[in-house]
Amino acid sequence: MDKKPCIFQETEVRKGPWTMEEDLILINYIANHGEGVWNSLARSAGLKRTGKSCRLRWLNYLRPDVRRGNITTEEQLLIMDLHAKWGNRWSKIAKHLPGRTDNEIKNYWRTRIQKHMKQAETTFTGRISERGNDQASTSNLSGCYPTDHTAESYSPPSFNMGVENFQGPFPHETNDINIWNMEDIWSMQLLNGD
DNA sequence: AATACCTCCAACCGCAAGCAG
DNA sequence: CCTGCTTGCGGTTGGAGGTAT
Repeated sequence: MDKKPCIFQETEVRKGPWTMEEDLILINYIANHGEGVWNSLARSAGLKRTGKSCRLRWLNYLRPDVRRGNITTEEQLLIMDLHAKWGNRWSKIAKHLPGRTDNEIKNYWRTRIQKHMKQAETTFTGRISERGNDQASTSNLSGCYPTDHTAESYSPPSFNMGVENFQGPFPHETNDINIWNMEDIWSMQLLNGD
C-alpha cells in the first residue's frame, strides 16, 4: 500500500475508510483539546484528513454517546412521525433521537422504511385498482412500517455507554486486521492517558 | 463451490448558511 | 456590503458482507 512514500503523499489528503490509528489520534486529540475548528484540528492532530472528514467520523462514529444497534420500534415510529412533519430534515429528526446520528437515520430511512413504503404503495395501489379505494387512507401505511427483525432483535433500552457494555460499531466482528471495535479504541485511549 | 445479485452503511461530494475580517 | 473560510446538511456512491441461484 504505502510502501513507496513519495513527496506528494506527505501533503496528500487521505480518503476512504478510517484506520484504527487515525481513530485513536482523533479521539486522543479531542479528549485533550476538545472539539474545535475541524480543519485546524485535523492539521494539529497530524491527520491527513479534511476537517470535514474528521467531523463526520467523530459525529457519526467515534463520539462516546453514539448509540449503535438496531433501531427500536419506538424510534422507528418516532422517525416516521417526525419525517411526516419535517420531511428529510435528518439532523432535526436526529436531535429527537438521543445517540442517533442524522446519517444513521437517513440510511435507515432510505434502506428500510422507503423500501417498505414503496412495496406497500405498489401492493396498495394494486389493491385499489382491484377493488376500489374504499380503504384509501394514508394511515394505512402505518401497517406497512417495517416491523422486522431489526426492531425485535434490538436489545436494550438499558444501553449504557460504559466501555464495558459497548458492543462496538461493527455489526460483524471478524478476524480481519482492519476490523476493530470501540471497546478496543476506548480502552487504548484510556491507556494513553487522559 | 462459484458467482451473480442484493442489502446496508460508512464516507464522500456539493451546496448553502453563518461568521469574521 | 464583499470575500473567504468553516460548518452543517442532504444526497449519493462504493464496497463489504449476506443471500440466492
